[in-house]
Amino acid sequence: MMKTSNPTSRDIADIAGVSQATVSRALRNSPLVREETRHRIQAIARELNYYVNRNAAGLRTHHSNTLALLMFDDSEGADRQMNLFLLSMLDNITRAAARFGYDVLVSLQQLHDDWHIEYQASHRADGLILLGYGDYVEYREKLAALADAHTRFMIWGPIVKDQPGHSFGCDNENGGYQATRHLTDLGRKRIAFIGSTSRRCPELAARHAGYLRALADAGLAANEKIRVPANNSESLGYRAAQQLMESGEAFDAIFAVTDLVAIGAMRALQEAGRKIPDDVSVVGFDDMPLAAYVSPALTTVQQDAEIGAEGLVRGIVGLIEGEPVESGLMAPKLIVRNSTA
Amino acid sequence: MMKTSNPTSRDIADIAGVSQATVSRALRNSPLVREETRHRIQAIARELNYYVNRNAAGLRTHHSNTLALLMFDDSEGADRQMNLFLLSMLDNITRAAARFGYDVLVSLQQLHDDWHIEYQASHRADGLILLGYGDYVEYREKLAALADAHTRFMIWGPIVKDQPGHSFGCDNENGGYQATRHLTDLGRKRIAFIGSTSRRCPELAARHAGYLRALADAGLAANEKIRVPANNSESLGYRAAQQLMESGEAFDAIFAVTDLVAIGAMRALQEAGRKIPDDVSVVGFDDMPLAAYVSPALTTVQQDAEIGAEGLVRGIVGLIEGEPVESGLMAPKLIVRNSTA
DNA sequence: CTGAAAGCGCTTACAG
DNA sequence: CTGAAAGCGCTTACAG
Repeated sequence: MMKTSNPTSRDIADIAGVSQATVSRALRNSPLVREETRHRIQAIARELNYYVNRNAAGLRTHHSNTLALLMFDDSEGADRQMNLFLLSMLDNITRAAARFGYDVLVSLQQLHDDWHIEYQASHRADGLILLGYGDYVEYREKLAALADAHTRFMIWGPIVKDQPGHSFGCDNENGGYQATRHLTDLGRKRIAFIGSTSRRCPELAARHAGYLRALADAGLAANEKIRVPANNSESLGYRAAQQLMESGEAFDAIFAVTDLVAIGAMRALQEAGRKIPDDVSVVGFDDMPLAAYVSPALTTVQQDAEIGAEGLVRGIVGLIEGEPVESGLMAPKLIVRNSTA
Repeated sequence: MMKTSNPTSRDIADIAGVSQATVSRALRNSPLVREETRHRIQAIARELNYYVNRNAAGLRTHHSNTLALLMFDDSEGADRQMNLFLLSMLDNITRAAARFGYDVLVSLQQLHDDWHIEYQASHRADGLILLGYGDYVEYREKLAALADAHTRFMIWGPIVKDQPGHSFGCDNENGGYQATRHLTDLGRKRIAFIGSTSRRCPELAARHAGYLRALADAGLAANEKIRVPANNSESLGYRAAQQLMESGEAFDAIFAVTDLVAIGAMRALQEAGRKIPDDVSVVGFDDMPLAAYVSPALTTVQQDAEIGAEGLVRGIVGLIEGEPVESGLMAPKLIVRNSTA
């Protein structure tokens, strides 16, 4: 007489000749249960391929041991490449969460969407991680609503004054500084900046701020004529570099706000016969896989996704477990390659 | 007197002056509830920010409305790039699952691991999707164990005879054929093959089989001297192309088993002064983002992650809902760029 | 060290 | 169209 449905703790109790409560304790390794009993129960559970019903356990304990990862991605088409870093974050977040004993539920959304933030309210997750590039300032209300609902969440991004919740991110200002400082150390004097500096993209604006600080440190004046805005795409980088050349303004280096922009700019420079790095040194930002393979290989600023993921997961687990949590930043790292050699 | 904890269906019932059962029905849009009552209850739920406790609902219904995505990735270091396609699959699987009303739980594993396949037994997921490259033949026992436990799962990959469970994948043989046929159509006669043909990599072996069929169709004999094995990495592609040149054997085209291998091979060819595509035409496989940006841009075979994801999700949802499900294959698509122009 | 009992918050036959 | 009731499978105070 075989049971076809999954075994329950009661089935195990019957076989072991103990109460269901004792089975529950034994499976959770409670020291209250005599060691021999515990081992016997665990052996039976293994043999029956028993696994605790997470719905039942979660209903009792109000814990799901699950994190919800909300990925915001507003990019489209060719710009989809930008996802690479975020996808690498996902990978590392999942691994870090596993170390802390949490599963990860993934949800892809757009910032202007409704956000599906009921994960915690519906007890599907114990906390949220918000991952994406973009301007949370515009979405402060939504963050505030999250906080009002006592939702635990960590935001990937900069530390923004008065922003509800906790965050962990990359020190983009420092990264912009390192990139530009590398160029001034090489003796470059006319360093162009290609990229958006809008406050809608706080990450990118911070990179520009670092650029300005490095120029100042080197005693160089920022020249607005060699700053060209560009959003994160290869084609916009290409166009921006063309504009730069057409302007007639001299420049001997470019700091591009992302690798994609840098790669587009390099293509324009090479088509125009400018030698990289001899005539123009180029630095990007991101260290996407592509960066090492373009020719010349691109010097860039790397954000370590493993450290970023660890920071976010440690933060949200701390919030869940009621420990004090501080927002944090990690330092990015300059990777020197041939585009500035 | 405010309640601080989350509202329950009973709270709503009290406010609405109905029974808790009626609340439950109204929230599930049951036609049994009078329309006016339904609207009133739903309005209260919205106002209270009420969301059904998924643990409680799942405990009752035995459905989690969640899919577990097990990603197997044994690659490391520089080869991590190979993940791009799999990560793109993840992205598309999540979107497809959302369309079907399912959440996605992500778990990263290694094939030689223990696999954490208790997702269904623990009622955390209603079914699994297994995603990765690699040889499931070696893991047939694990698949059989899954099937024995009545676990519902879909495997990303080829249709393998006698393999337990259902699968959906790319027709790699067809892709290898298209790539090679493109080269023979261009009049190339000495088409080298770079890549593993081991049965440990059934996907890659199928590409080689397609290569052989296209040669046969063109009346060309396969020349073993211009077949060089290489696993999926840029550096191995580089070395393989060097070997090919050192062999002294003539060749006017290369079909590389993946884009990474092709890109490495192109680097070796260019360093040796061979012109692409004039001296040697090169075709890859994958259409990784990189492929469009290397120079010359790489002709390659594209697997559409959106179609793949849809196939997997449709399959697993069918299995969950007890519908008949067949394994399937999707046709890849040749993308012609300058490396064969 | 163990058991009997309550209860987590739903869904759904059953009865009206 | 609605309600009273049972029960999904756990965890954990309480009592011994």
